[in-house]
Amino acid sequence: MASKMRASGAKSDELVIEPISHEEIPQLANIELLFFAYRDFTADPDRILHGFGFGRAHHRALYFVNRRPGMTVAELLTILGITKQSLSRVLRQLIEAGHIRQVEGQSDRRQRLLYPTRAGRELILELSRPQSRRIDKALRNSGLGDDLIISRFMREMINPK
Amino acid sequence: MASKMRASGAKSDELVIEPISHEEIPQLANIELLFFAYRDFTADPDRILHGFGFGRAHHRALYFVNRRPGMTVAELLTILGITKQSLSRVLRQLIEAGHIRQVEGQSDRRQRLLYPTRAGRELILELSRPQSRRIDKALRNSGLGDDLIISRFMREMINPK
DNA sequence: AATTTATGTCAATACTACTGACATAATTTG
DNA sequence: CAAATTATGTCAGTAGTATTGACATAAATT
Repeated sequence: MASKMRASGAKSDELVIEPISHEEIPQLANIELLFFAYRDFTADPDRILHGFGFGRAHHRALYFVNRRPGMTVAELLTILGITKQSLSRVLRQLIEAGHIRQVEGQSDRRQRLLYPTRAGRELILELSRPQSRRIDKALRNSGLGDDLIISRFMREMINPK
Repeated sequence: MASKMRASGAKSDELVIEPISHEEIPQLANIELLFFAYRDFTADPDRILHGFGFGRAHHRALYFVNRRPGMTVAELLTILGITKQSLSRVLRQLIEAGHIRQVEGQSDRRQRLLYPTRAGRELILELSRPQSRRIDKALRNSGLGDDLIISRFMREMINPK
């Protein structure tokens, strides 16, 4: 009985010597590749941001404001999926640094529409450049050219809605 | 002269109304897709981890110990790319929770070789399952099956060495 | 015997997030 | 119009993950 438990691995404090295998975890290699790919993908802008005293949160906020100039604070909160308390410091710093400006809504004067300044536009272009280049190069080196295979795959990785 | 500056966008505090374009940022769509894909990819294990009082750092540490049982603390630090002070709390908690155990090195008794317990193995399998399923499903739905296209692309996204 | 290595700890700091409570102004609703 | 709701913002407290710097111990190497 004791040996049966041992054989079936019932003892949860027992050491495991064998590495995880592709049998136990399908797509093991791809899980790992995605981890490292995303890590290196974000490392380039992270370095640039650090020089401005900014972090990744500033990048994301600035990105979406450049993506859709004139969006409201509420829209930005929704797309970032964070609370307004979390956004507040980041947004304040981006405004103080002159990368974003708030404009009172014309139809609804409670709204503070978010616009990038010329400086904010230039910063997001600088942050995006190494990411564009990395993807471009990876597409070329893996023989995909300007195929949409990767785009289709990544769209399928994202939760519906 | 002033109008020339305005036309060329020299005033860095000037508002920008136009969204960023694919002309300014090649691979714009793919940059965004990768952001959302990775976000959803990590959200599933994050939920499970939260139930254990763990975070993403615990996931990464536990993953690599399961990937290579018997690795040293120094090796884990290198692969995670963090400082030992950062790892210490995470590692202590994983050990206290009974997911990892340290074994004195046989050849070098200074080393504390890291092994997953049966419980630690089961946890990493549970965390990896939704990630496997997501990749599997995305490969199928994008018509890639078990092609290695994605693996090749992601390998090219990673920094050499 | 002296130095280096592997590991660990203490303290202070930073960034990004969270919850809860509250405030103000503007819009909408009854 | 008065009351309720909405959009935004702030204050306070907490958590998780990271950092740097300093120091400690035991074991291995020189």
